Amino acid sequence: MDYVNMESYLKAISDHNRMLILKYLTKDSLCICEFTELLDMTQPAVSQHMRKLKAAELVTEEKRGRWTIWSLNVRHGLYPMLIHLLSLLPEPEITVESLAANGKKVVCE
Amino acid sequence: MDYVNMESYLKAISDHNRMLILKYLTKDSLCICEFTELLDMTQPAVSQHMRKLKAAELVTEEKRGRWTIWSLNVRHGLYPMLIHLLSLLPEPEITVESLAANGKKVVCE
DNA sequence: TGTATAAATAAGCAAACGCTTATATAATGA
DNA sequence: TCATTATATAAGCGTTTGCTTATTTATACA
Repeated sequence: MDYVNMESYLKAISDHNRMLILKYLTKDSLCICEFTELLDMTQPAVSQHMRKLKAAELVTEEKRGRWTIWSLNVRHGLYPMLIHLLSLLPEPEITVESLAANGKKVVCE
Repeated sequence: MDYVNMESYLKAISDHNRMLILKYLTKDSLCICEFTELLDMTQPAVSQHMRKLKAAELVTEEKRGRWTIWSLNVRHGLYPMLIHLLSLLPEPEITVESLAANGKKVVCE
């Protein structure tokens, strides 16, 4: 890992909304439309954050019908450190469970 | 540590020049004029980087005559993680020892 | 004193960032 | 086939970033 790679990696996680996204992903794989609810953000804004996280190889995507399911990339060399960093952050107020309660949780069969 | 604090902390280290500065500081306390040699950078550029690192409480400064000696803030809660991150980065090509060899090492008595 | 040196600060600038709105693409299902 | 839904992409905009040059402040020393 050289200085430029490390800079790219750290810049990718140096945003409070992307940290929230990563925090959610430690518990669940989620799609863009769920993040728009969880973060109260527009769809393009979430989409652009995911593109940055993907470019840094922090997340992986899997197409399922019309949804794209995003997951943490557990194979990343700095994954353990990321998990530790995220463990220092509080649980978000809006939970994935509350999504389910409102019928907003996406279930791909 | 909330999301905004973590964002500020990560943004402070998300720069390859500041990572280099921090890497040097893991071995030695140094002053601005030494960093200008080590990083081949102008004095104001280094000074502005130190201001950012200080704002994030990553470094401490001590005035000694006309020099300001900068050190890592070992009391920072994320200091152990920082050390780990820096350990993943290669040793810089220009060393503090080479400064001394060229008579550029500052010695405050 | 006056001069040299170390560092901080200010203003300016190009590039990157995080968002917006508008639009395009692709899959679903009536 | 056509409308709906999920996502991606594009263009634009205000803010931030990392540098530059110029200047100021402060200390050391002949």
